[in-house]
Amino acid sequence: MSVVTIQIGEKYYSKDPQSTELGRKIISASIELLDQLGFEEFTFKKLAESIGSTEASIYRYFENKLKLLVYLTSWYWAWLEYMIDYKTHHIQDKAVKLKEIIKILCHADQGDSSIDMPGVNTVCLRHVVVSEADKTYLTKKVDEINNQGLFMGFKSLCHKIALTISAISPSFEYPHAVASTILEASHQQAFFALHLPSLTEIRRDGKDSVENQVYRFIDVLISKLLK
Amino acid sequence: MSVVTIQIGEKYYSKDPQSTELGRKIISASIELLDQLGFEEFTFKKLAESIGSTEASIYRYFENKLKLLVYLTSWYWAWLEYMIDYKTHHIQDKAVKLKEIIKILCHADQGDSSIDMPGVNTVCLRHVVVSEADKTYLTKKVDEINNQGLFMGFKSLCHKIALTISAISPSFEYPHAVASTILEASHQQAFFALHLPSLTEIRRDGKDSVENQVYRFIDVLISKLLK
DNA sequence: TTGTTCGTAATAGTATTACTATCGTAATAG
DNA sequence: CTATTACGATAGTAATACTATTACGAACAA
Repeated sequence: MSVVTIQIGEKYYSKDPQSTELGRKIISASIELLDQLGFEEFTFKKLAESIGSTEASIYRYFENKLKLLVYLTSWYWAWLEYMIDYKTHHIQDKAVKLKEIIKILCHADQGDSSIDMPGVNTVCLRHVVVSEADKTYLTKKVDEINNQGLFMGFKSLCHKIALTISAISPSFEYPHAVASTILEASHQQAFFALHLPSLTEIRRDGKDSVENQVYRFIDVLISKLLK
Repeated sequence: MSVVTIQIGEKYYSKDPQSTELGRKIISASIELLDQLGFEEFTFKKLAESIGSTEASIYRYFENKLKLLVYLTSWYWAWLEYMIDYKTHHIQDKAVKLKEIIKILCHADQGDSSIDMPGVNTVCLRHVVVSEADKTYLTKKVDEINNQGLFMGFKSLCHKIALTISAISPSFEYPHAVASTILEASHQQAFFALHLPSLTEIRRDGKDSVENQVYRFIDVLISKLLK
């Protein structure tokens, strides 16, 4: 088991939360609180109370709660990309590599927690990302956030997947579109299984975990697509 | 050109907005305002001002702005389903029918506005749905809203698509998952083309419209999948 | 030792949001 | 003629999303 620190560029925050004790508390507590309350009910005041600090102190680290969410999701994408590199760099067969990538995307490798992060509850964070990540761009502030380069983590991950798709099927004309589609689908299908089960065949009560079922679904999709 | 009224069940509102002049003004103005401001910046106060009424009067029709959004999106799903029935009921070949359905989903049949709705700017509404619809379920209130049966429109549309998929490929094990995936993807890819173009091959500046390109992408996806 | 500077945190404040509640009055229905 | 509805007007509340100011403590210099 290895310990890794994932660094996030300074454009994401007003003050680096990794640099102080309070900052690290903000990160770990915000993940738990976002998971509990959801983005709408989540406030800096509640977060401050949960760590025995004040609203104003948290504003010193993050401009607002959207920026905090962007920070957390970017961290998650960076973490996923690190995991992909770590677990697939040795794989020669591109089709096998893509399967492994999909497994990681779907969090279907949960048991294998070979990479652990201090102060970050990754299971909790995954849950937050599934429910809230889309809100980072489904806002009138998309272009502003994008111009600041804050979606780079997501783009980079998407591009990595797209490259693998192209390596398998060089003539396929939609590698990026498929990459972003399966990234989103891996979240949506997991969410639907829990809350709107009639929208998917994935079942929470099956003998197999939701994550594994989502993995198999995406795998079928990709396999047929690139054949 | 025909005029159709799409009825939405009474569980969606406190008072039927179709039943009064003010109610209809609320609907048409809220579509425009949601498009302009986005869901976060949109308030009942601003809506009231834009139609020369008061906040309290709008609360007589809708409990809150989320319920209003749920109403509008449900209306949109019902409209899409009506269009699908209207335009595909005569098609025997299921593969052709699915292509036509996808065309409608992607709004790739814009020019053909054979069905027009009084008081509803469908182009504007489509835009709102693309940017905001996911917020109807990406909230801690999902289960509550779902228990009230307010996602029926979406489920019904999804099921209709799934049935056609099953008719083409009876052994395919994920008809609903694919249906919900392409429904979401048809919005996401259009959104990405406008705001995060590196996530997709669909281009806004091509000679072809974004809608047509999204249609072709989904069509390729589905064709290869069900072959 | 005293004084100054600096970063940080707590206090307090504001404008806006998301409602709720009450009242008056015009139109409309029975 | 009365009862209901429809709606506007006014007011009020608790919470949210911030911001501005002040207070405090450590570090360093004179």
